[in-house]
Amino acid sequence: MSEGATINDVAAMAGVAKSTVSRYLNGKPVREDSARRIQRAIEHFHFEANPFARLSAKQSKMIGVILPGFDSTVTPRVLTVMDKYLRTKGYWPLFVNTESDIAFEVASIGNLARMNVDGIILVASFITPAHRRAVESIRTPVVFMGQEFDAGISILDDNLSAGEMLGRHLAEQGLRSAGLIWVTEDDIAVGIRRKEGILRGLAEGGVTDVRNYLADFSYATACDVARRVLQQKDRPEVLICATDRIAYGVYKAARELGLRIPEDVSVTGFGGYDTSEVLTPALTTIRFNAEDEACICADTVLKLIQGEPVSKTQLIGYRFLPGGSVRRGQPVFLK
Amino acid sequence: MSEGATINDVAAMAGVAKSTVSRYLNGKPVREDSARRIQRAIEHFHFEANPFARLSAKQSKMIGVILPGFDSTVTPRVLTVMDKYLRTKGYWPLFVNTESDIAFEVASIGNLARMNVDGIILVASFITPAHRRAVESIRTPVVFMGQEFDAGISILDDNLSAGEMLGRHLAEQGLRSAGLIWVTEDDIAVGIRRKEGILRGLAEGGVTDVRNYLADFSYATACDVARRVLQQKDRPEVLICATDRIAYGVYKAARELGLRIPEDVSVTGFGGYDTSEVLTPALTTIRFNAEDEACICADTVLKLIQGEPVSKTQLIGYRFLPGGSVRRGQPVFLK
DNA sequence: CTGAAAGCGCTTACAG
DNA sequence: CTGAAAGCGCTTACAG
Repeated sequence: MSEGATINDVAAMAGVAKSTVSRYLNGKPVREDSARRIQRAIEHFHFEANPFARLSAKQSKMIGVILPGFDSTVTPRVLTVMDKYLRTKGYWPLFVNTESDIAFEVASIGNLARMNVDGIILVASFITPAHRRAVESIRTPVVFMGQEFDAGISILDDNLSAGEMLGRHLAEQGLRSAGLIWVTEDDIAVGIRRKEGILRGLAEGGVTDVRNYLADFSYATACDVARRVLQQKDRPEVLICATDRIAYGVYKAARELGLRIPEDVSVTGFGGYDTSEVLTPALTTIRFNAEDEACICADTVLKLIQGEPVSKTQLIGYRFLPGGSVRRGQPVFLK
Repeated sequence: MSEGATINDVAAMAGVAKSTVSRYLNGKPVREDSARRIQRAIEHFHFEANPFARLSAKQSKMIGVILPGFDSTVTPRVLTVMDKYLRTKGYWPLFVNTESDIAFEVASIGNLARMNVDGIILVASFITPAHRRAVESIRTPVVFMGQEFDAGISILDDNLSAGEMLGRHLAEQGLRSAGLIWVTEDDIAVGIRRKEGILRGLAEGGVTDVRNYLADFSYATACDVARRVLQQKDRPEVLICATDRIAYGVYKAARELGLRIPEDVSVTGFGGYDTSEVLTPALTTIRFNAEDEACICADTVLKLIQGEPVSKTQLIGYRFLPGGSVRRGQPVFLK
């Protein structure tokens, strides 16, 4: 109602000291009739405490969430879940978007700590020594999501297993040559682990003709690379893409060049975006449960705040989503 | 470095009062050698002011951004632009996700005002009398994005013109019957204005056989509705969808039923999502410039804060993206 | 269980 | 231009 109802107004109306109101708000013991009067005053004013005024509180009830961008396919789902989980538990999420500016990302760790957040979740693309220093210079607990952090807590996709599973599957389909359209190794989780899994799975199936092509996370680059690869005279039988988005680039290029999927070339992605199912043919891909991951991150940071024990590294499971983008060759039975 | 460098540490090291440091930080006149010493101390401590401690400041340098969800196709782009624009201007964006909980959305207006934000941007799905009351009860300026707000400032897509343009185009292609797969009229911008435009455009082209089908913004519902519509014996020649996502449902259903696009049925969307171009055939659609819109919102709220004049309603332009999902019939020349 | 006082890290008149 | 003091809206020991 009135813009400025404060704890003082509530205290005055309830006839108690503001410290008593504060105690009531924080669930500490208050005599029953005081509580009743305070509650009435709160309702009268539609009062809600200003979370930013808790300057000297032990707990600010705010959690900083540092992310490299809003605009990735999984980020919105991740944010939705984190936000909901944290609010449900009475915390205020504070989102800091770095647009992949690493210096700003590192600085944000310190900034948020100084703003007195109770914990920090950092959605990481890669982790540098500066990250480690920043984390070590503060007492605020930090959870890394998406990349492994050897000096602290992290939660990430089980890229190794997932890659291996996909690699084996492709080998079992009878495919004999593969091209990996991948991202740089700066990204340990995707650039290294995920690829490592794929190679392992392919090798188990006896596929050794593997070529590497470098792209990045963008659709535009993927189109360029795919165009080049598909025009090779002896192009690989299957193009294994580091992400679904890269696979979209292959679809685009294949259509431009009049190549059919999967008759002329097989394609796989990684991500399992909703849209991948709408493509013709539907994209064969792997989906990680981003919602679970986000939830575990939020849960883990709250556990750290409470001083409860948590695992140093938690891996997220995956699901294989068979589409129609892989040619069924002679089945090959392994082992 | 040390977690807790405050304005006091800086003041002590620089040998001035903390009020002088504060003035320096806020760009007010300070003697040159004081400034130098303060600057050195700031650098020494890697000091950065805690934005939440400005409890008694006239300007908090924070802007509240209320949104109905992170998980829509345009939201990430919108957030990216707003975030960048506001930070560049020295403001801290504070995102509040309501997950379309209208009561919470309305409450957030008051909450943010009480938290002392300098301005509020509300990404609206629809505007109720409660919104109006909330806005009128505070002095903080509020900008509505996406829906027209008769009692205040709003920035939204020019749905009427865009719809009309698309409707005319379809009529000019020689299509004679149309089905609109639409959302409810609760959403004035999309549910009413956008459809109004389409109908007007179709009418100008002499298309009067128009049928309405109700869906919602979800892919799942779109699939269901599309399945039903496509199985009708005399299905419309073109299905005009309220959003690209709904059009994806039509693609899915058409493939299931063995119908070809555009030979058996034409389809159009609205949104111009990146993915729409990857479909086979590419989706014919309309794109609004969400980035421009976000930028104008941020700029407008800052103007309001400065007391500068702004237009009550600002409309965002669009671009027609012809794909291959509309059958080219006998061209019809209008007028 | 409760109130008065001090404090959180800033900003803001107000003298000088 | 600058410092001492008061204040923003909360929380937190500390007596009682």
